[in-house]
Amino acid sequence: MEIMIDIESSTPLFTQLIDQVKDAIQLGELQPGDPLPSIRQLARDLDVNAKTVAKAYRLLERDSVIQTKGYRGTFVHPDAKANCTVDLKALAESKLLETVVFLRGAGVTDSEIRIVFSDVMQRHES
Amino acid sequence: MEIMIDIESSTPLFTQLIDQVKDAIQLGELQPGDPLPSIRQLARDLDVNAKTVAKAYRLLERDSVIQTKGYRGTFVHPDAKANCTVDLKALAESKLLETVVFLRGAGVTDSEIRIVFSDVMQRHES
DNA sequence: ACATGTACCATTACTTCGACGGGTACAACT
DNA sequence: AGTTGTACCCGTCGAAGTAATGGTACATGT
Repeated sequence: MEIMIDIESSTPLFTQLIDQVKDAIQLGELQPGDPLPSIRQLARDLDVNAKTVAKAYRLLERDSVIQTKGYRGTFVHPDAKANCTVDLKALAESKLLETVVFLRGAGVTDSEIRIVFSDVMQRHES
Repeated sequence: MEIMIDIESSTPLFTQLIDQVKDAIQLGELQPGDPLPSIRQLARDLDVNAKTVAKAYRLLERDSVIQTKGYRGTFVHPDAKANCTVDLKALAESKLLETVVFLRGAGVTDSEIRIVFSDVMQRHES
């Protein structure tokens, strides 16, 4: 498979990686069980830091799109295709938008919403 | 009434103003119907920009703590005392926390939550 | 004339925060 | 020895957001 990265893009590198892998799976270029390049290998090929690739892989595994088998490498998840369409992002967007609209309606300023949001994310660390 | 500003403080000037007015009301130094100094007047006294005072007054009026009567000046709201305790910030915090906890439970990363949040605030401008 | 609140244009300096990279280390396996 | 995924700390760098300031203008009143 071929993965291309746009350094100039404003979208984070790890997000681009995630999208590329998902696209490849949905296009059939990657089949369940297929091996993925190792973190370090892919990092070298794309000339990015291994940490960035690791982050993308970690998130992909969380969504059950890929599977890491420790020292044996990383592979496409058996149910990858189905799990690709599960869009946590869309869920997050609708929920957040709902909350933001409600707060705005209550008269809360965007500035205040941002401040309180940062506060919540920082103080209530998971 | 006496309002004092601490230039050295890290808390924003307009926030200090808001807090001072609310405190004065809750202490009874300011009674409902009492007139407040005009924006320009208070700005001169405290040696700050009029816009800063205007911002504080705007937020105080949004919370129904004060009332502006156009050219006639600004006065303490009839229900000021009750509305001082109404905390929009607390409402925002509980609502946002609720949403964040839900999303985290669904498996969404803090990083993703932040990204989507910024997206929502930027794209759905009020 | 002079004051009121409000609205718009704008810039400057500051802070906060996230993405990314560099390095290093570990245990497990070929 | 070499590679796998994973974990940690710390630094840098750039973007985004914010506070505060300045000026000007308006309609509406005293």
